[in-house]
Amino acid sequence: MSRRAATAIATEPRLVAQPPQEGLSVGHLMGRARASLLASLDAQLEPFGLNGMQFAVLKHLGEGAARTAADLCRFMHYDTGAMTRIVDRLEQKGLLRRERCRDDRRVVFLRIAPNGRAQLPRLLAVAARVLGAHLAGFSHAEVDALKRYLGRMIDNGNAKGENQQPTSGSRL
Amino acid sequence: MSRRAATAIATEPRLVAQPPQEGLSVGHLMGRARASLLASLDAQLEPFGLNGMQFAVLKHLGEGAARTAADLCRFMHYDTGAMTRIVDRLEQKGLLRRERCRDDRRVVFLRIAPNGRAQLPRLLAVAARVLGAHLAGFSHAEVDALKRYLGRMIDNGNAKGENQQPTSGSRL
DNA sequence: GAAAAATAGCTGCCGAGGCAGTAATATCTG
DNA sequence: CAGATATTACTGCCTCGGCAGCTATTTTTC
Repeated sequence: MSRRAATAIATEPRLVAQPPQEGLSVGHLMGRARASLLASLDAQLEPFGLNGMQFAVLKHLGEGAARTAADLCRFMHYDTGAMTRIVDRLEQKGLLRRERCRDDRRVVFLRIAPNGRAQLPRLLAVAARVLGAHLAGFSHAEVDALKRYLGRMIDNGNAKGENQQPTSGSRL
Repeated sequence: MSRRAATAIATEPRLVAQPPQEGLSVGHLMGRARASLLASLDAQLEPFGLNGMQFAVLKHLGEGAARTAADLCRFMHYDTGAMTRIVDRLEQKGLLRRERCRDDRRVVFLRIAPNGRAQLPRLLAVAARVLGAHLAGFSHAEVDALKRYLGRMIDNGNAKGENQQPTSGSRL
């Protein structure tokens, strides 16, 4: 009594329906590639008790690319509220310290703690491995081309998209 | 921590010896490009009372690319719980209807409603415009190259990343 | 110098996605 | 056929990012 009609349709993996136009497949592919990268990074960072964002913050602080939460938010295009919470976590873990600036009492400097600095090389190696795995088979020129394409899309979005924000043009 | 890492890394074409400033910039750029695309799409779709995901579901149903929620989830790599909620919204708006399958009573077919089908051309035009704006200045070959790069990254992630899932390889 | 605007950091709230667990149904296995 | 397994859809729960609002402080403007 089990009709196969429905299941045949349901399990048919080939739904060849991309003749008219690709639709948003570029966006779809970007989403999936990014998700895969992020999932791998989170999985590989899990033994260290960190996730991708926490690692990124630690990395920027360790490299001196940013000194405050506001710096990090501008640099990473990240929400300030979320950043506060990430810094909370990293401080709880003893990987960084908050230190109020004496010249401008609004500012809180973020200093990577010795503990964090000691772990940084390992974390960077993990991140490099994850990125390398996803870029396996890419030539240097191809990676470069990919970056330029993405950069152009971002610039296009900043220029034409109605996402007009006071975030001065392209930075990366 | 040098030899072991080095040999492990050496198994695949290596090129990650980038200066510290680069780091995960590919991931960063993908995140920003995707966010820009999504924000534009959401903004342009807002007058229709839809967001990007809702539109995507409607689009796939309208094109016959999927007939059930499970199909949509497989095709879009989306969570089933989230899909249920999106379908709820679209049904509330009268853009699609749920219809229980009689052959397999687990299945609920999703049928785009006349109202939804009528709006679809406009929605597709909006999406095409948003994508086109972000790809302004791209040649066809460049768009193609970008898609291939992203596809390769996804394949690499499925192959090597510890994200091993029964989601059969590349589909797009 | 005082009011106004800007900036830094923080908190509460909300929406959305991922995950686990559930009920109903279907399929596979012995 | 009976039990184990799988699948579909759905539901809470959790986490996280975005947003609005707040305080404290600094800078700008008049």
